[in-house]
Amino acid sequence: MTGKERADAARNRRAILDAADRLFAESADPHTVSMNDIAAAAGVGKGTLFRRFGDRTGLIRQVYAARLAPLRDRIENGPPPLGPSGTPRERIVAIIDAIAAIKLENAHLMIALEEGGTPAHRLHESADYVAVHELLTDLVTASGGGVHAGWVAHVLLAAVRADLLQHMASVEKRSPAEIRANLQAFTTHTLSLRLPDDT
Amino acid sequence: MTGKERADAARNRRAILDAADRLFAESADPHTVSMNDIAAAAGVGKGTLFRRFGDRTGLIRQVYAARLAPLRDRIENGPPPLGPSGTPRERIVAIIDAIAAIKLENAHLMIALEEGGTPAHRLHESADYVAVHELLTDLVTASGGGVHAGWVAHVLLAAVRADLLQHMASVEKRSPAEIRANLQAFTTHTLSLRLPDDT
DNA sequence: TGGCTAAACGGACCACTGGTCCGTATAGTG
DNA sequence: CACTATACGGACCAGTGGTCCGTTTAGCCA
Repeated sequence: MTGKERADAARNRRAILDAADRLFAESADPHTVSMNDIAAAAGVGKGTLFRRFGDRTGLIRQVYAARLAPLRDRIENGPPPLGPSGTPRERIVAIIDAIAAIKLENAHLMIALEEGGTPAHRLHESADYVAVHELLTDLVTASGGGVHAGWVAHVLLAAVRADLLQHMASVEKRSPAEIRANLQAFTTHTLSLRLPDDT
Repeated sequence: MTGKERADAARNRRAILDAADRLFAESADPHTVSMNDIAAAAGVGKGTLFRRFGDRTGLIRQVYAARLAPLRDRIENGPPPLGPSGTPRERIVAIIDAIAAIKLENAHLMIALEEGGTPAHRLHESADYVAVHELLTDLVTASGGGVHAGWVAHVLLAAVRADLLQHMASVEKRSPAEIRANLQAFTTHTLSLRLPDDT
């Protein structure tokens, strides 16, 4: 992807990504983290930051991708139940659980990433959402879901939205264990849902 | 609530509310509607707008409340299945369906309202969300839900988030009828969910 | 009807934001 | 070592949410 990248450019890119990750994780409200702040924390000029990532949304997407890369790898190449050799049903449950786990661990950051940049950053059209939604749709179909597999996948993902999980954990003081246990039961249960017009 | 309000003040309040409602409904991305725009469209000065509503979030909340008032009234005083004389189960289904219907009809506006103002406008802590969540929690409990009724209520509401519904309708071209039918089946099905540690 | 005052008005103003631009510096190559 | 493509950084810009205060006016009382 980056056949040639000057050494200083590479160094700065990592510095910016690290700084952004840290600042978003520290602040409760993503909107209070400005591009200036990130540039300053990374020790680079603002121009550098924008040249590298285009705009705020671009930066956020990259941070997001970096954070989610390990999970994605475990899903695509890892061992069961997450990896491809598991049964569809157990993979679905494991994936939802893993998403919940990662979001509970990085609540602030994940909220920043879901809310995205200022512009029309439609969550449901972001590459990450689309990718996981497609995978889940396939798995739901494979596990015997009907023609509405895509709909079911949306609902499963709606239950693990970062702000909802954060609210359950921080405001309602539910333990991550409880949340994830409920989620598992919910996921399993929802897989037995039969929607209208299913053949 | 407004024991005394000067006539001009009342007139301006309505003008602002109407203008904001219209502008949010017209624009796809709520962030493109500025407070200046609203003030100009309402024919008032910006100072008036801020004095009346405090800040952007305050204005948005009021628009939201105005839009949802009829639904709230039907839930609190209307006939079954929405009203209080229905059974808990049928009320839950009817409420989720009514929320979906209203959000599908006013997609842009509802997204603006859920996303809220620039600051930390936590959806799950807004008065409107809390109110409907509490009501649903009570109904789930009354319908035989276990100790996790509040959790179930969250999940039901997650399935009717405005941006998700809008995505299903506009991007995936699902008809409102299909979405609502799926939602009804999902709601009914989820009410039979049994979570861990339920007595 | 004509004051009089508290309430409301409106737009200039402020700090700050995301984003652009271009003169300057430097990494890497032959 | 020189030369050039690449990258740097911060001054700069338009526009934002929000504040402030001098001016206007609604509503009351005589």
